Amino acid sequence: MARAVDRVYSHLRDGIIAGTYAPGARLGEVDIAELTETSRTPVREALRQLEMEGLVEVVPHRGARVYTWTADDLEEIYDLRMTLEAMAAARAARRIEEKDLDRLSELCDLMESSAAGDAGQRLDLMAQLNDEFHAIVRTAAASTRLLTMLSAVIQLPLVMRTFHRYSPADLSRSHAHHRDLVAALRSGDEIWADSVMRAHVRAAKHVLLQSLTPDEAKESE
Amino acid sequence: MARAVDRVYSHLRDGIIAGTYAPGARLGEVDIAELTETSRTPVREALRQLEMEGLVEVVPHRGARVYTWTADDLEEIYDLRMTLEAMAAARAARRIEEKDLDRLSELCDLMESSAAGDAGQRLDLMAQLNDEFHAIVRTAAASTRLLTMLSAVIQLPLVMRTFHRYSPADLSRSHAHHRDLVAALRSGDEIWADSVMRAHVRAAKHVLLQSLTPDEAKESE
DNA sequence: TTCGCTCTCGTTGTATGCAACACCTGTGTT
DNA sequence: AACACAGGTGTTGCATACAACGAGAGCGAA
Repeated sequence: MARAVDRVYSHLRDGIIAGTYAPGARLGEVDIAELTETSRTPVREALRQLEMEGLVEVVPHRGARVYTWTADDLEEIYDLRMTLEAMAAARAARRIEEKDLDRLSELCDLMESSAAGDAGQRLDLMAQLNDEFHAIVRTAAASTRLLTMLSAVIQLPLVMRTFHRYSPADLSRSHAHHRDLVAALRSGDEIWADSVMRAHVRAAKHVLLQSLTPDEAKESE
Repeated sequence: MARAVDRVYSHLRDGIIAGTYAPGARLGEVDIAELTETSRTPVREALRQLEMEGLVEVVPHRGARVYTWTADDLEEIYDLRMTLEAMAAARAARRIEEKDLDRLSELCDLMESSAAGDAGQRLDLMAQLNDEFHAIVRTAAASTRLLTMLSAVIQLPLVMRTFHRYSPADLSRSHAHHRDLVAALRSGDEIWADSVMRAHVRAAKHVLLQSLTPDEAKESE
């Protein structure tokens, strides 16, 4: 993390996910350069990278803004995510190692036990555990390109804090999916893993859609 | 194309696909800047963009090289390509318009008639027609993200000039797939389109694998 | 001879200066 | 009063200067 580009990149990415930089917010190069105590050069490079990942939108000569998702984007992204995560799960079923499987089980335990109270902090913890869970699966797929592509479609759930929209029923269903997935991976059954993951992502999509307020939904115009 | 970044980007991309910049070739920033009559700044931006698309590999403090594919990459890429192109075809089946379908039929005619002689130029023409055919399908899918992702996995076939490896039998099978796909799209049957495209890409993968000389194959190390 | 160290050179990474473009404001005209 | 045009201002796009890191050559010691 010695390089200035990486510092700026992390600053912006974290800021966007945390909501510090709200959707539509202007990202002036000089402002960010001052905030991160660098110059415009690394800022420009970070912005272009974020553009590729779909978090930022930059119009020539008019600068960069935080990307604002539309309802169509949401459909598109969840379709892609379902396909790609399922593919990753299938690949992982053939390659994942014992210790990763153990960690996945452990994460299931942790998530289920932390679901008891539903205070905001507990959800944050669960979101974090959930991220680790899925990161392990994606990494076990052992495909750099697939990983890159996935990173472009998992930004939206992060930004939208989808986990905070889960009802207790949604959560327990999600936990069941996780258990299923571990079983599928442990058995090395690609098709099982693929199917479970498809169901898991598709369910997530519906939770998000149902939780959208009319106000948020109309962003599709 | 007024912007310097775009000029540099096109120069490099064209050069890599044409083989002017061979796999593994070093891409010094100053050299390219002089060749394209710009400065290092736009060159750096273009290089980073090409890195994201998988055509270039850049190691911090050590510069950029043209990416060299391995056999594993090939597997990975064709898997991804099959999945993504199939998804695009399925989406296209619901959205494609009459005039695009007509153009697709026309392209089928052109490709089949130009297959008669198999001189190198004919293959170039066919490759071009084939590109247009698939570009229409991908565009009809109407998903910017999907398009972006696809662009990352269709570079390899371009660089490897896969079309030049097709035997007459391979070509006629490919033409049959194209006809099938048009029929599937015209009928609006997503699953049919999806299946045909999967078969088409999978067949392409095997043509490429079989045509690889031991020398090329050992790039996997 | 071979291993290891150092110094130099070339390259990339960062900062800054200059040019070009876009937006906004103010003034003039209809 | 409303529109059009011109100028100003602030931003991005590009060029260049400086700093920092890595690779390789050359020298010395084991």
